[in-house]
Amino acid sequence: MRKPGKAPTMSDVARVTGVSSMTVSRAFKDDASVSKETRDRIRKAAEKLGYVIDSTASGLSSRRTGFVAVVIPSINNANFADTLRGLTEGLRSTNLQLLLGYTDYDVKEEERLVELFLRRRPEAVIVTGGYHTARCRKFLKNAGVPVAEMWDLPSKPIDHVVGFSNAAAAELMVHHFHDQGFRKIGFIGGDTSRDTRGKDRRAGFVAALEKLGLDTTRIIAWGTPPITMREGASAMRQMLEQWPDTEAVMCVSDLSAFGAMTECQRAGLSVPGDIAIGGFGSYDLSELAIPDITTIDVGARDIGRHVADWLRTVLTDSPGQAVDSVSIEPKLLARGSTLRSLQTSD
Amino acid sequence: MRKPGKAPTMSDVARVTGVSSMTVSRAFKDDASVSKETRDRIRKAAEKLGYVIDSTASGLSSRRTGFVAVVIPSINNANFADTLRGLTEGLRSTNLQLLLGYTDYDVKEEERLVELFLRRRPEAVIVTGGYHTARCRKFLKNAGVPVAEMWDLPSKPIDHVVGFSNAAAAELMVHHFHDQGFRKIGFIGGDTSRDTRGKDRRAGFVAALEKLGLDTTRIIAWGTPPITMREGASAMRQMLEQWPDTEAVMCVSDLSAFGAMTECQRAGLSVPGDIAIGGFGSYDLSELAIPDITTIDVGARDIGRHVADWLRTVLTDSPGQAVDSVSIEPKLLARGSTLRSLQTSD
DNA sequence: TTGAAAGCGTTACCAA
DNA sequence: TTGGTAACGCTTTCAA
Repeated sequence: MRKPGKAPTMSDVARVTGVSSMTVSRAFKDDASVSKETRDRIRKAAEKLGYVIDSTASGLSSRRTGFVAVVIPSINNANFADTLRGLTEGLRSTNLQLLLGYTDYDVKEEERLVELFLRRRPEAVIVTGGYHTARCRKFLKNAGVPVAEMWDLPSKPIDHVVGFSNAAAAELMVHHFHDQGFRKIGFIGGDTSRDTRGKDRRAGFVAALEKLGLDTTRIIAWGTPPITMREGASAMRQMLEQWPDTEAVMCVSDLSAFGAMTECQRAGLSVPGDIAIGGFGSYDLSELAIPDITTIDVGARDIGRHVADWLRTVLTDSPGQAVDSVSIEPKLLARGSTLRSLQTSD
Repeated sequence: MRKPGKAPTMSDVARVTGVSSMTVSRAFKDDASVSKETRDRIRKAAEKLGYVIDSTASGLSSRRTGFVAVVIPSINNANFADTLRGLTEGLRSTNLQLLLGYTDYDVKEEERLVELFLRRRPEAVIVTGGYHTARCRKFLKNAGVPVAEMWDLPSKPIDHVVGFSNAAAAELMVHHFHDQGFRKIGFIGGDTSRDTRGKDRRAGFVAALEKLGLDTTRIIAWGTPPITMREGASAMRQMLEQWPDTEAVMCVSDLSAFGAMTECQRAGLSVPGDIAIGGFGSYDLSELAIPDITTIDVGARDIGRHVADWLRTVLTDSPGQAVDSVSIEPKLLARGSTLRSLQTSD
């Protein structure tokens, strides 16, 4: 059923309709001046021919591709999915289309993707985090288009920023643990050489413990980010072996927290009776788990919305107008996995 | 830091290097005949100028955009993520780039995306499932490029297919329930008007029950797909209210199964002692949950790999060569949530 | 409201 | 191995 011939072009539609190809071009631009009658006639003929406008050509000619390049670490992550949702919704009214890529938490892969995407001449580039290879940084700075870094507060931003402090977010959890009376506090995360946001969380965790004068050695950092539930479970096994008297554990994400918690339960420990567990990211899972897991909500969707707002301003509404970077305030959601007061006797 | 001037072009690089732009073009094609020396010189000059090739222009000229359009229902789904991973890996050796979009399980949105993507002149289109709007079907048939439908076995395929029978997969679970001695079996899923694969699973569920001569009325179908853990939980609440004697429940996904299971546990029911629960999709969650959840593995990653194999054949290796469609065999993973024999006395 | 001509930045094709 | 020329399919610009 595949058509052997080439795809129809504007000239084909023009010939069939008896107008110039310029008029056909106008018929496909909503704000162009064409008589309603001709426009309808052209559109109808196009639909019949199976004609679809070629953005490759129109992009070349108009120098507006309609692409916004977006690079995220993972496509299998409820948090980034929420950010994308916020972005998509915020851009629905525009003609911008996301050119989406994921890096698997690898800055080298980010560099590759950014270079690849730049060839498509996007009108803006959105990357996750503030850590990039030197070459990638150079690409972004020389891109000649607006650049946003999200999910972080880089010390040397390239251009626009919508993010939060991962370190400060981790401190929230430490203080919560402290308030609940926990003193022997551990951390479970992945290999920090890749997941830079995880690294920041761990740094914030350590800094907070130090300020409180507590032991900062109970850290299990292992596994390729994003660490899975399974890796969270095995990390907890190590934690319990190495420091059996640990009272509370902060995990780099809700997924690893769930794995860690179930590992405790399999080992016969009660959560939070014997050990408290905190996660990160406010996944559905943390709300449904038994007990429900204390976590940190970073407003993932808001990040996407803010980025979209900025994009609309710099790209369509009032080009060149400056927009302030946005700092999001993470929120701690205290739940059963850390609240000893709520503990049931079992 | 944003450069005000226009991005450099091949002519710019050519002028600086003292060659024609044609030679510059060749210097960026790996298999073109340019002396190693000139190539190095050109590449170096380009890097210094911050020149990045413009695929918009090269695509127009060569009629090869390097895009493969991929439309999936959701970007926050471990199964589709696995399929994408298989695809990405299988295409790594090529110059093909994924143009990725998600529909939120809405065929109307699929139609919109397909039209949008077709404007980019992709070299192939990959869609999820075999149900499309009539207009979308027409687009795909007239696209003039290879089309693959995945995650389903459509009765009237458009072109290539890599999928499995969702109905047959559901039957696996019913037979497993039956083998375990369960007779009063229910189903929890989402609003079937959107999630056509969920619909097929439910149809397979009903058909299998009928063949066994069992009651087919215990169905809770509610919520916008993909139904969440929370919706799975509330569906289970309804199920228990309406049919308190239900012995086993199949859920449309592992996520809803987890929600349903925790709801039972919150209600004081033991799983599988009082009620058995089965999921779908072989998520990590089903393995880590307590008890672990019986599920169905559909080989999501293999689907992506097979699609990539097909793409490489039709697009690069030997264009025009026919490749047979692939039917994947789902596998049931029997686990604690349905195995009464393994049940611990508590 | 419509049309003609001149690009947009690249590659195919042919020639040297 | 290199270069010149003519597209690729559209939009910008100017003119009618």
